[in-house]
Amino acid sequence: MDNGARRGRPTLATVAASAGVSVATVSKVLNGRSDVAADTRARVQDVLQQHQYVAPAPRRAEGHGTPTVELVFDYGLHAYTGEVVQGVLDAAVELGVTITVSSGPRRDRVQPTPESPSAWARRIAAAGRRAVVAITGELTATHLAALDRAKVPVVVIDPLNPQLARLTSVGATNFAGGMTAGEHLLALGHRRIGYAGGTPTAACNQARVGGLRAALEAQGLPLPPEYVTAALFDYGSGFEGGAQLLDLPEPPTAIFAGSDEVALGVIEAARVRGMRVPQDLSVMGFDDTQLARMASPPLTTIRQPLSEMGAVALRTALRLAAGETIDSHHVELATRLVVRGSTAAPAG
Amino acid sequence: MDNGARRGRPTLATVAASAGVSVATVSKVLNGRSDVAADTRARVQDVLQQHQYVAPAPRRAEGHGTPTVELVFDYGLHAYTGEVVQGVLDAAVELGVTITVSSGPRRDRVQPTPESPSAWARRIAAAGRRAVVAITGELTATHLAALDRAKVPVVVIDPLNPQLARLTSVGATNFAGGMTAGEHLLALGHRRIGYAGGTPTAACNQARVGGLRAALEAQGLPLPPEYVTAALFDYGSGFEGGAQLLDLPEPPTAIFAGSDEVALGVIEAARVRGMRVPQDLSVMGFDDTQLARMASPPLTTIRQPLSEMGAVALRTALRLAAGETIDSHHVELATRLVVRGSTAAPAG
DNA sequence: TCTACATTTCGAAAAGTTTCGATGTTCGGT
DNA sequence: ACCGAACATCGAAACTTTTCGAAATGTAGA
Repeated sequence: MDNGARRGRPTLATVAASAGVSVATVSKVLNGRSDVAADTRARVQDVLQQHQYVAPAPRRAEGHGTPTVELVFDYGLHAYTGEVVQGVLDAAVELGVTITVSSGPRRDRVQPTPESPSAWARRIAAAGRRAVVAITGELTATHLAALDRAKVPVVVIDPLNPQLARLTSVGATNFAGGMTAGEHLLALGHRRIGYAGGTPTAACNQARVGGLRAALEAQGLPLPPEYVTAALFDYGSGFEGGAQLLDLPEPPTAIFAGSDEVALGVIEAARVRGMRVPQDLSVMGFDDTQLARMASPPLTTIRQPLSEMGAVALRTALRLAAGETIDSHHVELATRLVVRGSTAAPAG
Repeated sequence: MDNGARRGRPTLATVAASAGVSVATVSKVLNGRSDVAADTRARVQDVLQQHQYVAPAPRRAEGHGTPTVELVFDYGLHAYTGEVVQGVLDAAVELGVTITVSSGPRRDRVQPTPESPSAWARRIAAAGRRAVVAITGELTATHLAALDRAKVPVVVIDPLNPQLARLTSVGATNFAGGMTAGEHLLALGHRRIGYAGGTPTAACNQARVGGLRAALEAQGLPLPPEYVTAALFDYGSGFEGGAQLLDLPEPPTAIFAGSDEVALGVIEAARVRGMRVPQDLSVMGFDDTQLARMASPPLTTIRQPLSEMGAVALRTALRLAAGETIDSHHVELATRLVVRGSTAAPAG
């Protein structure tokens, strides 16, 4: 019980004795509690300084809790996004990290001025996020650069924008998937095959059309420009693109859509024209989201391993955050054909 | 120095005595230190659970960062869940809180033993979460009690389990919605109307059937038991329930489904029987998720304001966290009819 | 002035965490 | 068989934080 500094670090007890207060009071001063009188607080702080008291353990070590990764999706929570998020969450449980979600840089009606890319990046870094995983993000190069400056690694899933240099990303074998789709439809006997596309500037869309074209050309068949529509990856685009294709003087007998959601739009365009799927028109999707199972008829589609992509993205992001170097800045997971009820041999 | 549990909260000392180890060891188990043997750890964790130990104070307290709310969904990320999440996120931006997501108490393949409710609650509290928002949760009463002990307020969206006492929740006017659906179908001229249901024990499902029945009985029409099926709120249940109803000797001319996803299953069941919707069968959904727009034909459905429900839940949770008292422990937002293409007058 | 009640300040005791040494245990090497 | 280094396990004691009640102080009304 010698209150004197024995050896080594000063403790609360030595400070308390020196200041003439109890250990509890010193503790309270250290932790900024309110129930200490101003002069007492000042005196204790003086003594703390004299004794050069330092906190013992890595107490208030920042980044204390479990590591946290920010998950960003700009385009709302569609079926596609949902499956990726699920994969990220599953992987997060395994890896013991927590996931916070946000809809990208703030630009809501409430804020008068949209948040600047650098402010956004600073906010993420200040919150102690280890990394960012972005889904099909339209994060601009500015956003990515700002995160880079803030030393927060990013992994983008299936980037819409063409491959930026030094961007880490996870995708699927879109070209091979497009080819598989083409081959499936060709094998059924189709010769006039159209493509109802998504965003034409998106790398994944270009690869999917490219795959389809390659499959057709391998059979000596063309993919005429009027057989390819382009808009967005959503239902409305499918409806309009499908209408455009079906109203052609010589319409295709099969339509490969850029996504499941687009495919549903195509099916509806066919239905309002009194055409039955698959008897009068074969339709294929891409993604194999839950929509594909639940469509009427259920969709034949190209499966992307969306939840695995999410998991891979998270693992990659954490490896980047740990300072490890990545072998490849872009990995592609394999796609595969899933045959359901929306494709059949052409009529007649 | 009676180590026995005097009264009030159990302490480390009581747990230690009960487990036959020192206080220090119990502390180490709680903090996940490595220098505890596996069997000792298991034994201590057992006793912790028995005594329902909870951490005393918000140790690794928040204070600095932005407040954080944990969003829990057990049933995977469906269309329904997705829309609610979107609403929560939008509100979160406005309120300046961050949202972390998880799939409820851990019970993955990796962990040998599923996480106990109290351990889960402790983890949430220790992470400094201000509140929990649970979606259609199958959080048991045990989970809720554990959160309560840990002083973390919870708001449940559309609880499946019947109203537990003192549970704060947000829902929709399911009974009125069911009635509106019935009235819509009656107005079209339908007399034989079936219900393809979701989880029969769920309060919302019961209210929806009840509303339909009320509408029918107001016209002096019955809702015979064989016209009501029940299973889950998913596609498969809709397919099977639809099949069951359509294979009846005198099948209904219209089917009201417990959710949009169920409705899609019903539509598929009709399609494989060569029936067209809405010419041969009218189908209604419930929820008005994105599925409804994208179905073929687009679904007539009862709209639940899902994203508003998410927003309300978050605001309520934060108010509880701030210690304010809530006027009502259960609020219901209004539903409304959305007419699309899946309903029409009965044939003949 | 005195009483009743609220507020502030403080510390003893209780509760929880970490350090560090005591006590095995395992596994080569001799 | 014996030694010893390396490791694993555990608890006593040291240290810090929090709770709760006591004491001091203030405040208003009788």
